[in-house]
Amino acid sequence: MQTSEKMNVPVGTKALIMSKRYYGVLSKRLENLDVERYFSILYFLADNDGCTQQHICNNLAIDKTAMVKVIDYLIKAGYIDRNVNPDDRREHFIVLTRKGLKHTEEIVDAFKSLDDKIFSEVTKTEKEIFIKVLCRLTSSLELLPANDLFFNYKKTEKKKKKKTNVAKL
Amino acid sequence: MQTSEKMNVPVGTKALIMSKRYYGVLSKRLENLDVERYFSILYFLADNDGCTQQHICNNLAIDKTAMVKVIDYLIKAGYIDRNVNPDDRREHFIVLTRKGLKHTEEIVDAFKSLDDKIFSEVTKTEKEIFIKVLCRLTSSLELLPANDLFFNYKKTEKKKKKKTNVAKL
DNA sequence: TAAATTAGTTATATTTGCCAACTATTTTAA
DNA sequence: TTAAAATAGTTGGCAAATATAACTAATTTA
Repeated sequence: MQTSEKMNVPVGTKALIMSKRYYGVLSKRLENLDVERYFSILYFLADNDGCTQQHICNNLAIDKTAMVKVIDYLIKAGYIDRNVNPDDRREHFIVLTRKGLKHTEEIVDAFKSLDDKIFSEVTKTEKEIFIKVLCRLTSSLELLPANDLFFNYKKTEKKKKKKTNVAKL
Repeated sequence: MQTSEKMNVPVGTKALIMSKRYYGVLSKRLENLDVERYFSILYFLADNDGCTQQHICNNLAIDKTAMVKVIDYLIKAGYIDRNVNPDDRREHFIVLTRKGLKHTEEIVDAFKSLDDKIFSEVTKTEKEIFIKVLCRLTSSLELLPANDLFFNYKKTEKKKKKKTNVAKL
């Protein structure tokens, strides 16, 4: 098996390949948990406990209709609760349960230790540049027209159906 | 919508988010084509015309059973052919057709111009470091135990079914 | 206060991802 | 030199992910 080391591959493709392998390793390390998916959402909740579903969608680039099932799954697993915001009853706050808090800690550790591991051969400066550039690429991309996924397609008017192509590898 | 700029997010997650947006933008730019998927495979073929299916799988981290359908799709679209290697009849060479060559050129240009665009605010040195680190992270990950996807699970012996968890976000 | 917007849900269809089991072929090791 | 193992690719099936339209309910706006 060759690493894509030397290969001429676009940066988005390279990033996708890296993230696939990353989640492959991570899920191996978290095999003992009774959830086997959505680790990144639990990681996010560790920092954003009590945020809304939409907030998770915005930050992790996940479609809101998919998010409903994610939340259902994590509720069934007993990791989170979904509470209506009394001040804006459209919004649902997602909060970690006692069980969720406990396991989320392990998940956060697994992510952090994996990051440490793979960055261990990289200098501190290079790591900082890497992260900075990764963030900058992401924000540049957000300014460009895209086949959107995840943002509030709304109808109301009949717009010509134009068969939107959607992002695929 | 917030960019994940300042956010505490693991590097694999950041990379995944970036690549999602990247493909969203790319597919918008290639809407005019009569294929609406698998641009990265065609990009890869531009450099590796005549390689085997397995070679694509190895380099783009795609499962070989999924690859079968990808190849079928691209054959039906008239972009590629699948030819048995006479020297090792297990292998199938994937070659671009005349039509495939023509459109692949446009696809390669779209990838390259997108890369140029998003790197335009980044110095040459930073870009080089970014690419280098991205490759290094990927190879580090390849050394770690993973829930593998894409590599030749073979049976032959009855191994305990152990319900493998597989990489998910 | 009517219209528009927002958060979230439901339903449905398509596509993808993963795996077991399979064929055909080639490599290896006894 | 041949039986066993490995490799490349295929098939079928199921679970999960993705896409999109249409919906409710609540809130904001004009």
